[in-house]
Amino acid sequence: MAKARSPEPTGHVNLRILADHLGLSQTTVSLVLNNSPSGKSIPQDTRNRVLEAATRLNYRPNYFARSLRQSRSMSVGVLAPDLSEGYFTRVMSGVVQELTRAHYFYFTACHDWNRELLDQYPRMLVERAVDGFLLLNSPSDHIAVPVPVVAISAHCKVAGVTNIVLDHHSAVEQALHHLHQLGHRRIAFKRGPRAIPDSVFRWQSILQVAREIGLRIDPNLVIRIDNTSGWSSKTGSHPMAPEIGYELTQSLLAKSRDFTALFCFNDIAAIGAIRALREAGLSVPQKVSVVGFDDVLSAAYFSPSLTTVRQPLTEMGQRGAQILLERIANRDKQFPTEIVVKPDFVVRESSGPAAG
Amino acid sequence: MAKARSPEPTGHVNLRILADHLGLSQTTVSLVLNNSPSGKSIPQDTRNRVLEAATRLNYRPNYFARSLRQSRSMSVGVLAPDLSEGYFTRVMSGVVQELTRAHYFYFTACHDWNRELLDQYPRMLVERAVDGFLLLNSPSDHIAVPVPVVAISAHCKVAGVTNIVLDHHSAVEQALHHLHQLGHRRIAFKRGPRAIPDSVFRWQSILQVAREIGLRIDPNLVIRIDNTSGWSSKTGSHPMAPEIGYELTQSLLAKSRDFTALFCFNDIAAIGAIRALREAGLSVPQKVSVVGFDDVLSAAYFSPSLTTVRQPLTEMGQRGAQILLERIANRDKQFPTEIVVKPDFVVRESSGPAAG
DNA sequence: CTTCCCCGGTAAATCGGTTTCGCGCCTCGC
DNA sequence: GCGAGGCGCGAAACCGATTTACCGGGGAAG
Repeated sequence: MAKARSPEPTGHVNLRILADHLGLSQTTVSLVLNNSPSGKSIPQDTRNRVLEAATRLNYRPNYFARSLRQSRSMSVGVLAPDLSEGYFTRVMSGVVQELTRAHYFYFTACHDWNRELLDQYPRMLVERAVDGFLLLNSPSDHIAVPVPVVAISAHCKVAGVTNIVLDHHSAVEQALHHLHQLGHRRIAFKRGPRAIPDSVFRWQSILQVAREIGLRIDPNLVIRIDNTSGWSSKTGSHPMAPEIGYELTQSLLAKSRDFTALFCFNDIAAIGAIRALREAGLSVPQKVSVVGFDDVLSAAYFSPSLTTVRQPLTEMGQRGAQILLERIANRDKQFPTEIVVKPDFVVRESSGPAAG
Repeated sequence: MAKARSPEPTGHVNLRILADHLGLSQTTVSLVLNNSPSGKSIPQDTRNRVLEAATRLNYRPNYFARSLRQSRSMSVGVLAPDLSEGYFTRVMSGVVQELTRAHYFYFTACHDWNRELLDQYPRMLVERAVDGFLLLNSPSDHIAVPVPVVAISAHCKVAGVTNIVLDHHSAVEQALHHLHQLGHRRIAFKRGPRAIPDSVFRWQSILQVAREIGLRIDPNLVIRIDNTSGWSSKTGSHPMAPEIGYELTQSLLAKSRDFTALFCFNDIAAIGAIRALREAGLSVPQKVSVVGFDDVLSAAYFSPSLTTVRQPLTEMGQRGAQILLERIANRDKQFPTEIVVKPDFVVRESSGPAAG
């Protein structure tokens, strides 16, 4: 028989209140509520009583107390450069799917390419006991944390970090083949910022594919997106704003107009570039073809709509989160160091036959 | 004299280890490290010993233990519809500034206009003991949480919620004056989704300003952004993608082409609209002027560049976070119900004189 | 002469859960 | 008849911090 003590669930109910009210011990109540294997001998009758009371009194276990004991927070830290639409949004939509499914939440920390923050945030999040880290598009070579790490779009050879990377060779191959078949031979390149891990790998793929298809790369037609030192510290100015692509293209045009195509590091830069080209009297795609990278939401609606490489960013986020969760649940098992995903190539209006 | 016990700080150090090692009690160490007023009688000598040992042994207080005791988490919940560039990014850049300054972190939860999630997320975050909520552009009328709430771009008359809102009358006044002065009399309107709180207030301002300047609004030229029922549930399709503006403008054009200007609920919709207009042979701004709202990053680089209302979103985020933090620190004090901020108006290429 | 506070700290309670250990009773197998 | 083991549950340890109550002597205030 139940020997209900406190008839009144007056204020906030915790485990003790609930147990008292049921005339049971905290142990029993806890075992039932967590469906713990240690308490499998508890009869269905008692279970029902407990569950009923818990829902009726709206019992919510205290997150801190539970986490303190189990030493896990059910949350991960996400480290990203910024909250840009082009990249962050699409990756996170995949990440959130998986995290939500596992009842995980996440802290976002944007380092803005600031070295101090890149050091501090991992530490601060470790103090908040995140169960793991997800690195987005961030330099990750010196990260040293006592929890699993998955790096998306980084190429981090640190032991214990799982990398989710794009097949840049395939991406570049599709883009350059496309341009090459359209007759383009003098192609300008806008490289990504030094700070972004993808930049260097993308560039190496470009060099390799160019060699494969016999395309000469003129150093005069190569320009690099780099906000002064490569590490922006200007406040207010968005590091990936179109204006950077705009100004850079102007300076490229000042050096040379002898190219029929421009391959940009990303769509945002391409959008800036197109404006600069037009203002210089070079229509796109009639005079110059422009190819972007990422396929941001508005790429299809820009005019001209952008020919671009589409990264499966959502899928990358999803895979990354899956693996992170698995690694958290299974701290000792072995996991792959690198997972490679394939890009698509989307042909739109911004590319066309090379100008005679 | 120190009576150091454990000479070895072998594994992870907690308060007990640290205290033992110093030959002091946990109390003393805690009081020193927290610079607590209760321990002001502790001499500088001891303080130094404690501080030195803490840094040397790299002592990090356990976040859960501390939060359990103090019942505050130093984190807030941010509720937003999605992670869109147009809105979320700019607001959050202001929010993060303030939160970081106060050593706060935040959980992001995107409800995607899903009613269930709108109910669940606040509950889940309350269980995680967030110290407060920041609502971005989200319906907030039924939110019932035991912590302070600040709603940005909502107009929530619930007691205890502080609203940060735009002066829509001023925004609309500037936009319509601009078009009116350019000779536009037949203006089409693309209203925002029912679900977005701003939509209805913006529309009321439009009606009022139209009356003030003697502008007739033809119901045939009014169209509403609404993904079917107003609450999207399609997965994958971004609720604020340009394609919605695109398709909607096509359906508007099917009804009537008798307008010389189009005022869109936001820039993303405007971008979609411009493509639809062009495909229909209506050049922008020669045949139709288009005015957007928000001033997203690429608005200036789109072609034509967008004439648009710029919300001081970063400032709104900043003010919102400030007030939230103040309210958290000062639970009983009275705070304003509403804070109104002023928009700017940015004239660019997408608007021009009304077509004869 | 009393009362109060200050010194430099400590012991112990507290926050609210989870988890180990083990109790008494009953049944089953041998 | 007796040990093994399952049943149903509770006492208590534990996670790691913060915080209250208090120590006994001495000096200042009233």
